[in-house]
Amino acid sequence: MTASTATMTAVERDATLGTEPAWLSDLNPQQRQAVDHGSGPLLIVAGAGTGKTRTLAARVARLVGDGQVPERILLLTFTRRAARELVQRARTLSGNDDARRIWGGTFHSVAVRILRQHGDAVGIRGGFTVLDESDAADLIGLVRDDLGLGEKGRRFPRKETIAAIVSRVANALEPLSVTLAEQFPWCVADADDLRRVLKGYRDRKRANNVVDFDDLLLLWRALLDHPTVGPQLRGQFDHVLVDEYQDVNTVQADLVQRTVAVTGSLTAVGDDAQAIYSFRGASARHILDFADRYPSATITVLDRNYRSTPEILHVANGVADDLEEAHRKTLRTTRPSGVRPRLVTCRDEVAQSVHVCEVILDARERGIDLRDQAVLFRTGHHADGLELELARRDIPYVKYGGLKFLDRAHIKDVAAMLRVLDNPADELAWARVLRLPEGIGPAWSRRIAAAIGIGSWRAGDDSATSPLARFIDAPVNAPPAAQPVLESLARAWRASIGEELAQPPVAEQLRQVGEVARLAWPLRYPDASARLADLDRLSALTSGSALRSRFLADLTLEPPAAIGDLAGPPHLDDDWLTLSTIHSAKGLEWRAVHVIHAADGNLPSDMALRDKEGIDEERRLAYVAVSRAKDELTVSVPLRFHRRRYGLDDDFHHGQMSRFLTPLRDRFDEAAAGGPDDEPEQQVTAAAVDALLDDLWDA
DNA sequence: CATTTATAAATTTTT
DNA sequence: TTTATAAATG
Repeated sequence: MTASTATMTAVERDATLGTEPAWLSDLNPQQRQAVDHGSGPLLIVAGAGTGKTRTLAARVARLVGDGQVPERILLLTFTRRAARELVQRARTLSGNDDARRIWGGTFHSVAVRILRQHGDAVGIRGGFTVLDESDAADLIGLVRDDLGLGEKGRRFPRKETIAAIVSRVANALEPLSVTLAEQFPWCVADADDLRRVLKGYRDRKRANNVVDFDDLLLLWRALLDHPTVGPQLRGQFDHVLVDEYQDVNTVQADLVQRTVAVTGSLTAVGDDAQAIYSFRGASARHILDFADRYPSATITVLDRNYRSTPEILHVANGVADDLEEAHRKTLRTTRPSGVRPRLVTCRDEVAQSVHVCEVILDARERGIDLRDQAVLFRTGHHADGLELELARRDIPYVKYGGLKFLDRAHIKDVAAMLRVLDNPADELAWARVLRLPEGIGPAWSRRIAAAIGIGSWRAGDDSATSPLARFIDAPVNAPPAAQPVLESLARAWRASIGEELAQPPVAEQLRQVGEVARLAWPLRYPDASARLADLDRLSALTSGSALRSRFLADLTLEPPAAIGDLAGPPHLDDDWLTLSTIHSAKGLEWRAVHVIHAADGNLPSDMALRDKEGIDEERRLAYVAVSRAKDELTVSVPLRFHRRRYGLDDDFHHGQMSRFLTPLRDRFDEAAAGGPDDEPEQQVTAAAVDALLDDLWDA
């Protein structure tokens, strides 16, 4: 393949001079081809551990080194951490700081940036608030209650379920009827009422000047089609690079296509064997149909694995063998032989936890730091038992995925106080703030809201005083018990208000609203002091956000990935273990990986067994899990486990080994943990209890 | 009207 | 675990 550029690229120049730029060193021929590719559409199909990140970073460095304008390069990644890492590596490779100026981030964060600039064109005002998943569910809950649905005696879907339906429709761009029939069959009977809720929710969002995650994508797409803003946006970037392309949904694929419409320079990187986000509308179809959408596309396959030992790769390939990949690739490793993966059958969850801890400590003894090890699982609560055992043994860890720091009520309280400042039309934030003082319940809250015009005032309406101004200017009518907190709130808001750059630093605003919390929380929460300590952690996150709106958007779009991001490593230890859902482990690697709960029903999850597509996705998850390991892989299967999340019942499930692993048993060393003789059952009889009480009575 | 207490129910993955 | 409702209490 030749780059059909008229001028010499930096690569060619350096080649003539006999020197090689840094970004080309250590690349294999396929990787070089991808880095050196000219400006047409390029799809890099990169198997697990094939140097995808290195290749992408090198390509960015090459573009910048060739003199492309960094501000006109857009790099879309799955997480912002991935964007940061890529940009950092590109900077190192290119040897100058220009790469820092490229546009990098997730689809959602880039959408916020564009919407802050051009939102007016589609009727979204600059101070808009981004709702996270639980905010969206709460607003839906308000709408549902206003419509009188979910009243007693009726079984109406939970607000979280409705939120999931809304999101699915928006992301997959498929009709509600189809979504309900295929994804939420138990809600089909409520279709008509759901439709009313959905429309009410949409109107409420617009009235409050708030957008949810899905709006961000749809509004960005609408802007690209806008008569005046559209052409501007479509010509804004000379090069667009998209990572994890197998996990884009229809809207995102459209966005990309429209954005590169003028220049045609698109680089997409992905692996259809690792598509694991179909639940949110993503489809590997987009990577498979790449050449249809971009007929002039070049496709490069990276199948040389630099990550795993042959033994681990043998397992990974075995899991992937049954997948119907269009881009079939059997990974070949460059690494020498290592230890065989272990497959451990455990009597129950406790035995599994104990065993995994022992394996982890043993690996550490052999020189694999905790930071080089990870425990992976299908769902957040699969780690519960292990977390107990880790705590008992004082093994420090951080857990990724399933974390709900931002969902904690008190963090939401703080965010709500700041949100009202940004967007006084934000009903949801008001509702939360007004719930803060003692003595105010639903009735008073409604009364106050009506008095200062919450819900009726629209953002940008200068003919009426905003609820915020009214709240600050004059005391509101409320029970005496609530007054101190309300006054403190008005004080904090007065001190924090300000236009754009004139506003006090975010840390200072946080301190101000923290004073309100100091007053209100002790009456609200039994563990107020622990929650107040979180204020400092939140404050530590403000660095870098000059503006409140930026801070709030960052908080919702990129919540701290792990507890450790906020609290620092437990016990001030340097070394800690990673626990992660398989989803959150995408793109990462560790020397030793321990996959737990690899039982049928957990992996694959029994909720995904409805159709072949569901099972295939679970298989890809299993593939992602085992292919994270570089040197050592342990897979454990508890034979007895809780089926439900809230382990109050005795509903045990007797499991079998995952169907993905059973055919691969000969690729593992097998062992058992917690056999029947391990802990002899103690015989406890009623007579013994009676005797015990007898003793107490007679003493 | 707000709060406390009791009771029942809930389907996983995330920007 | 949280979330929603009902009934009792303040």
